Amino acid sequence: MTQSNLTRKGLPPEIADTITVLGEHIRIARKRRNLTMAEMSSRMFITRKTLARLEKGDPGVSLAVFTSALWVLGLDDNLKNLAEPTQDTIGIFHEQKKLPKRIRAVRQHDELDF
Amino acid sequence: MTQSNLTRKGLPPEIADTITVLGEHIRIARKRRNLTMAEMSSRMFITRKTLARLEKGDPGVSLAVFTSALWVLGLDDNLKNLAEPTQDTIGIFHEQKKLPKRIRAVRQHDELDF
DNA sequence: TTGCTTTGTGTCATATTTAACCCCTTTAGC
DNA sequence: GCTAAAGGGGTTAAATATGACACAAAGCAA
Repeated sequence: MTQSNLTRKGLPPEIADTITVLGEHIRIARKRRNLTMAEMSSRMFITRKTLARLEKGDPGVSLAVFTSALWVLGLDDNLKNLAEPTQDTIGIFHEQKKLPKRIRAVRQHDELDF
Repeated sequence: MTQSNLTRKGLPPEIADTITVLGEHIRIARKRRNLTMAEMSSRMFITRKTLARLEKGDPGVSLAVFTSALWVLGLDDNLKNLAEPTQDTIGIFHEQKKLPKRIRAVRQHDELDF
């Protein structure tokens, strides 16, 4: 970080939990691939310690580190799909609310301007 | 960040791209929900500028900020599923490689210890 | 047990994120 | 055209992430 108010004032528990779970999943994925922390962190061009912070759920770890981990694990496509607009059901719902209730025909003008 | 070597030495293009795409998706999701940057950033307890960096694809933004954004958008469950061990097909594949080729029956001991 | 590898921590120095201001340009709506 | 809002950019000060190095603890295998 340099987590300003977000982290400093105390992260909402839901957010902290999500990051913790994420770290655990990354650790499991690494072990499944038979990678030591030393091996994986060197592929990510970071130190072993930073990887440890990521797996431990440290909220201050950068997106670069996180994305790099997924990339090394071959899971980065999932990240791209995370907020895929076409799959954002909540967003689509909101968009539909903005649609007019009825379609109003365009009022014809007096001039024939075609 | 405080992006040490990863960001400083030049992020691999794939990773930079992934983060950029992610930022764009977040921006689209925000607009769909009729949220201004000011409104959304205040809900996230961060400044408008930090949100701008996130949407612009800055690799140095922290996981806390990123996760908070998804949380405000209602997309944080997707993040938890990102590296779900049960859906990690690559990991499952690696695990299966570790299985022994043949199952060897346990050698019976001389003592009858049951 | 013994030895080797992996992982967990601690400190320090440095680079950089972040907030809090500022102003500016563009866009949207009236 | 006019006005307000949105988004973009810069600066400064403070907090902190990261790397580098070292050492301890914990697994794991022989």
